[in-house]
Amino acid sequence: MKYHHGNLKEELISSACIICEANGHDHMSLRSIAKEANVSQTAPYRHFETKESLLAEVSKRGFEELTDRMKLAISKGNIKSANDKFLEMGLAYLEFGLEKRKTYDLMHSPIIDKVQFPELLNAAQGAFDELVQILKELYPGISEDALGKKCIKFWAMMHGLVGLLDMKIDPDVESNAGDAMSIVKEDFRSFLVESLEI
Amino acid sequence: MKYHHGNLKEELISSACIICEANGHDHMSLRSIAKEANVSQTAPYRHFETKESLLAEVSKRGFEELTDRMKLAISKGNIKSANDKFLEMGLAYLEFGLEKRKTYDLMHSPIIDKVQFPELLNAAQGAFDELVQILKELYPGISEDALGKKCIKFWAMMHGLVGLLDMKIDPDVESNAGDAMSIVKEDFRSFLVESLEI
DNA sequence: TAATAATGTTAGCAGCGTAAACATAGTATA
DNA sequence: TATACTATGTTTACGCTGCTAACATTATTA
Repeated sequence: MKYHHGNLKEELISSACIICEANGHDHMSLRSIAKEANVSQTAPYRHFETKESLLAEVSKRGFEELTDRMKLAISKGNIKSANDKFLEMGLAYLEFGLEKRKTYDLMHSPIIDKVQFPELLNAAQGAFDELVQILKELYPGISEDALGKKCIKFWAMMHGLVGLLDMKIDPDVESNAGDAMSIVKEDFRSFLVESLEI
Repeated sequence: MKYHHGNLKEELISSACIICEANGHDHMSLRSIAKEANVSQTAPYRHFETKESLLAEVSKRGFEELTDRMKLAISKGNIKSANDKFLEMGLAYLEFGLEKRKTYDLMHSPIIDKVQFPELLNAAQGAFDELVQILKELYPGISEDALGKKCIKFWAMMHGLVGLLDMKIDPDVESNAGDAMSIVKEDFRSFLVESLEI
């Protein structure tokens, strides 16, 4: 057993990502992560000032994956129109939110002050920019002001949807949205189509 | 100093509501609340099985206040049309979300399993029902299925908006939304009007 | 090769949620 | 009214947490 781990920072982060998605960020302790890496309880502090900064890293990776998924969704060969791109992107967003629900929660949790972590802010901005880009395509010649409003509107809808689909406030709504991902997808498609007034 | 407090449960709850809105639910400890009520650290356990159940009560009161505000918004004397009612209700929702942001976060936090607290679930349902009611008025003769989708859509939009307006992901968007409540209100009104396709 | 920086460990603090055992007071019943 | 019971408080203690300080080891650089 060598004294220096060699790749501790990376291992801590990926461990944190896994535990976070498995247990939720509020049931994740630095100590347990350190233990899993066969390292002392305080070793993480050589790489992260606080627990929050490790969580910020996890959150950042979440936004990066989300951005990747959104990019991938609109780059499929068979997709041509801006409408289709928008729909696919929306689906990718929803899929990410539901598949990685606990990570998604962390990404939007107020316990991390994004202003304190510029790289995290940047990653979040990256995902947002994807939406901006596609909406520009969808509404060519749109004014900056109107574009801003449309962005808020659709981002809010998608973000709100992810939240609602898990909250299951209304039993009827729940059965509408369904629990199987395929049903959710179908509903989301028609939901977006209606919102686009296509 | 008498042994029995007399009104401890109520005092704990209202204390919790205040601390939760001031510090956020993740920076709220049972012990500090007990201390504030001049009572031993474990006294709260005579009234709440766990910390979570106290937070559930705080959350429930949040939903009750939200419901009250929504009801109040549509019962103003000068408001007649379903359109206006819907707009006022949306504004009331947004106002609540921004004014009581930390409580709003708790209400939507995954740390509380609503299924375990039927009264909380009920309170949340109450707020949702207000939206259902107004949308029924807005779209008379609408099918149950279409109504369900509209409910999801608008609830998601409002919920997502509250989140976005605080996240401030995009500097431009932020300046669009504004920081002064009055600007937010004006933007939200036009935002909803556009969404309603009025 | 020697100084320095990076990265580990050990020990320990104060705060947390919560359980168990016990104390006191209010209430119902004989 | 005396007595049992229940509700509501306290004390003590356990294990876990984030984090700090002091020290040890290894890697890097002058």
